Amino acid sequence: MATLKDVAARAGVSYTTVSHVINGTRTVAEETRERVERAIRELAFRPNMAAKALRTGETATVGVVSISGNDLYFAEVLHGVQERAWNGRFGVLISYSELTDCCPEHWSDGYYADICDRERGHLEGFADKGVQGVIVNSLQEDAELEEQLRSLNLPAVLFQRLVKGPSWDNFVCDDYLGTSQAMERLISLGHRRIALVEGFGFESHTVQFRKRAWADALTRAGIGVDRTLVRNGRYDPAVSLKKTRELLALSDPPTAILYYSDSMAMAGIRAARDAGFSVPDDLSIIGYDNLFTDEYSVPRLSSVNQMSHRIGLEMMTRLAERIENPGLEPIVRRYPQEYIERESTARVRVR
Amino acid sequence: MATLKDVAARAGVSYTTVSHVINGTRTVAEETRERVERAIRELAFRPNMAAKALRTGETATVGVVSISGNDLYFAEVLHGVQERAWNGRFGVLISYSELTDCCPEHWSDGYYADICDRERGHLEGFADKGVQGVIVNSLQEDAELEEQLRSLNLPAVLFQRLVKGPSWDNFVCDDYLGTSQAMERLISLGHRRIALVEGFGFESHTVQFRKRAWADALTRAGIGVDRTLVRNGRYDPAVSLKKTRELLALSDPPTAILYYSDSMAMAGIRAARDAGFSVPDDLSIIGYDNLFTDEYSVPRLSSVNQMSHRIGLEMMTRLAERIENPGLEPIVRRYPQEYIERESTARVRVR
DNA sequence: TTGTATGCGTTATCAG
DNA sequence: CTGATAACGCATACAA
Repeated sequence: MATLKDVAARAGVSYTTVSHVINGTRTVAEETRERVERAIRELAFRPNMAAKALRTGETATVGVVSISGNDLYFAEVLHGVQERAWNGRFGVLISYSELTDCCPEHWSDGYYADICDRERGHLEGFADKGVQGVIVNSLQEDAELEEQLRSLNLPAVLFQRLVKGPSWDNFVCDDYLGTSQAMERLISLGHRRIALVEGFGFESHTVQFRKRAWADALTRAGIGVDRTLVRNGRYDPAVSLKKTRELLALSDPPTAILYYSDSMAMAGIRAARDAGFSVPDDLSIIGYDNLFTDEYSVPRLSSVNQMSHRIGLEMMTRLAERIENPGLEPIVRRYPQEYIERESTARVRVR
Repeated sequence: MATLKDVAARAGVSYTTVSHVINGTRTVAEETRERVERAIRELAFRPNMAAKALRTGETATVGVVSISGNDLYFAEVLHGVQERAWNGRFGVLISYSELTDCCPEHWSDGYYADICDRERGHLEGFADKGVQGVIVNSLQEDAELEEQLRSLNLPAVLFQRLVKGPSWDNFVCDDYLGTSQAMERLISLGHRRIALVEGFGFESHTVQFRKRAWADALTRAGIGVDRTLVRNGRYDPAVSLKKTRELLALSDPPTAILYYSDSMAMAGIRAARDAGFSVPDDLSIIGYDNLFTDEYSVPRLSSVNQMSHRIGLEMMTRLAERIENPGLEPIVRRYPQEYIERESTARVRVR
C-alpha cells in the first residue's frame, strides 16, 4: 500500500503538501497540485483510514443494533439507514441481539435476559471499534438502557423508545394513532371481541402505546376491556400460531384479532383456517408493518403502515447531524401510522 | 478516554508492561499484573482500536455486500454471518447495492448498471475502511468481478458465484439439485408445461444452474423445451405478478410455475387467483428459499430449501480462516438443496 | 521480570 | 505558496 510519503517522493514535494491536496485544506499551486494528483493516480494511493482515525478520532462508522434480522420490518429500516449512511461516507456496522438458532418456542426469562446481555455486549463492541454513533432498537429496560448510553457517551438515536438523555434522540412511530385507526375500523364493522397478539419488549413504545390504544378504543366504544384477549406472540409466527389457536378455542372467541407484525398475522390466518374459521368472514385479521407481501397474501392482509424505510433514512440523517454537532438539543420525532384496509377484515357476522 | 500511559502512570509501571498484561504476550509478575488490572478497571480503560489497527493492520472488521435488504433470504444469510463474526470479535459492515426507492417496474439497462456501479463502490469503500475481508453476493459480470477482487487483493468469499481467483473461495448452493428435484416432482405429477420465473444476475450460479436443471429435466422426460415459458421476474414480486399474468394468458398456459424466490411465488399465487386459477388445482406453484412464512401462507407454499443461515455461519468461518492464513488454497463449497413439498403443488388436472 | 525507544500513516502547528 | 516536525495510541525489537 502506498502512503503519503510514497506519493510525496514521486511528486517531488513534501508529504504535507500531499495531505493538503487530498483534503483541499490549503491553497496549492496549480502546477504542483497536478503533479501530486498524477502521482496519486499512478500509485493508486488510498488514504489509510486507521491512521486518519487515530489522528482525528473520526472513524466514519456508525453501529446499528437490532433485535433480529429475520423480520422484514427492521430490514427495511436498516436498508434506509445504510443508503443514507453511504451518502455521508459512513460505514454501517450491524448486530442482531437475537440468535436464529434460539427457538422462541422455548422462551424463558433467561432467553430474554440473554438478548439484553448480547445487546449490551454489542454496544460495547461498537464503542470499542470507535463508532461515532449508534442507532439502537433496544430491548433493555429504560433504566439500564439510559445508564449504558450515558456511560458510552456516544451520539445515538433510539428507535421506538422514549428514554430521555443528553446525547441521543428518540424516533418513534405513532403507535397510538395506528392502533386507534385499526380499532375504530373494527368497531365500526361491529366487532366487540377484539383480541391483541403482542410482541415482546415491555418498555418499548410499540407495546405500551398499542395496548393503550386498544384498551382506550374499547372503552370509548363502551365495550369492556377483557384482558384474556391479550396474548404475547413474541413477534414469532410459531408462537402467534399457538396463541391464535388458544384464542379461537375460547368459549367466547374473538371475532377480530390485531397482531403486532405481519408475519404473526400470516400465522394467525393459517391458524384460523386450520381451526375452520374463514378469514375475514368468521374472523377479521389485521397485521402491522404493511410489508409489500401484504398485497399478495391470501386474503390480502389489512395492516398498519409505519414508513419504515423513510424512518431509517431520517434516523441516519439525524445521527450524522448529531455527530457533526454533539451539543444538539435532544429531540423526539414521531411518525404517523396509517391503517391500510385490504381483504382480511370484514363486518362481523351474527353467530 | 484513558490510554495505556494513563494506566501505566496509575499502576506505577511502564506502558509496555500494561500492553503485555492486556495482550498476555509475556510473563508479568503476579503482583504487578494485579496492580495493572486494577488500574485498568478504575480508569475503565478500553484500548483504542484505531491505534491498534494502525500498528498491526488488523481492523477486526469484514464487509458484506449484498443486492438488497428486502428479501428475507439474504437476511438469513447475513444473520448467520453476523453471529459467527461476533464470536470472532469481528465487526460486520454491510451495504446493499440496490436502492429501495428504485422501482424495478421501470427496469432498464441503466438500472442494472447502477447496481453494479454501486456494488463496486461499496467494495472500494470497504477496502478504504480497511476491512480484512469481504463476503460478496455480486451482480457484476465474471470478468469485472474477478478484476476488482484481484486489484483489491483482499480475502473474500463469493456467494452463489463460480469465479476462481487466488485470494477467495466460492460458496454455492446446489441449484441444479434443488431445481431437478422440484422439476421431477412436477413431472411425476403429470405436468408437461412448466414455466420458470427467474431472478436477475445473468452470471450467477443461481440463474445458470436452475435454468439448466429446468431444461434438462424437461428433456429427460421427453418434453420439449419451450423458451416462451421462461420469464424474468427480477426477484421482484410486482414484476413476478405481471409475468405470471402474462403466462396464464397464453393460449396454452403452463400448469405449473417454478419461481426463483418465495416472495415471487407468493405474488404468483395472487396473480393466479385473480385470474381465476385455483392453486394447486389448476396451477401448481413452487417457490425457492423455504422461508418460515411458507408454513403459513395460503396455500402452504412448496419450496426449495437452501440452508441460508448455515451458509452464512460457514462463510464467515471460512473468511476468518483465510484472514488468519491468506495463503490458503481456494476452495469451492457446495450446499445441497432440497425440495420441500407443501400444499401449492398437485397432480395436473385434465383440461 | 521490566523498561526504553521506534514507527505505523495521518493531520496540524509551526516556521519560512 | 511550501516544508519540517510533533503527536495521535499502540505493539514490539532491543536492552537491562
